[in-house]
Amino acid sequence: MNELNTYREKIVNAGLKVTNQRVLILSILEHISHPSADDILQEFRNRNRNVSIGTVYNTLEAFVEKRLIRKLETEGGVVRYELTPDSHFHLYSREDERVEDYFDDELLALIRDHIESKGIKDFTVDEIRLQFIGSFTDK
Amino acid sequence: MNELNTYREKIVNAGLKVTNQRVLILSILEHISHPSADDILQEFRNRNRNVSIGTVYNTLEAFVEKRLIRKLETEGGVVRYELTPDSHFHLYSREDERVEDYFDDELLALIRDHIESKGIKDFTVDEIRLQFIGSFTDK
DNA sequence: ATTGCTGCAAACTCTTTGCAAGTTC
DNA sequence: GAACTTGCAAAGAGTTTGCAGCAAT
Repeated sequence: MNELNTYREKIVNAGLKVTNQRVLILSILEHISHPSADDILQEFRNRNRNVSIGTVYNTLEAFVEKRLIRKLETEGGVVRYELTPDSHFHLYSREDERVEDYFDDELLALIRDHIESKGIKDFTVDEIRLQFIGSFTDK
Repeated sequence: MNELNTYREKIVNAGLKVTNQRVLILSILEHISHPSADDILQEFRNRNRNVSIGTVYNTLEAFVEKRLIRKLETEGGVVRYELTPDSHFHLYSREDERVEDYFDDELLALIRDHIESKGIKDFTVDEIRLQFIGSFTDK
């Protein structure tokens, strides 16, 4: 229950009205990794809860605007979402749709320092995104 | 004319048949920055040359498979393409659809070295992609 | 001659939008 | 009760596919 209140808080703090759909969408974003809008719709069905696909998109878009979550663009052309992360990067498989998080604060600091000391002409950096494309060697 | 022959060569070397459409598409990729499929179609029209949108997509997909070009996923959901680059990064505007190249070999080396020395568990890196999201301060 | 490519149109997928009814604050 | 949100359905944008005819090797 405590968890649910955290979601409500986040939504209130973002200046949005709290609805069941929004709380559940936030919750799903916490429990499924990088879901697409359709993944979220399916998860509502799995839990016997109702939502329309339009609402899912509307809500996700509202969350993105409020910076509660962010979009990931993928090779497959489907947009995926994730809770706004403590900085991390992404590993993309060349072979399939797999996406994994990769945490490396050291690397992030390295890039940040480099950019800060050097600067980019005519550009102010707001966010750093880094992806590694390659092959997963586990399983 | 020499330029055109270079395009033909690239296509032959990729094991694809040389057609006027393909040569022109390669040429457009060289002269327009990060075009979408539709940008390419428009450019054919500008030059009074004919192509169908299906062919544009087929060709781009063939080129991507042969690694002649690569896809860029953008916030807007439209896929853009570019000639397979000497490594560089991308600057994305938070406000509009603008995308610029950013060259920084030093930074690339930094990231590469870091990854090589440290390694990523269960993952082999094939390609590094880095984007900076922020604001253009020129103009 | 064989294989691959083009053009066209139809189909598909993902996402957005308009609006009436319902909810939240 | 004012403002916002939902659900639904329809529309829109971008991309993919099937196939007959044509072109490249």
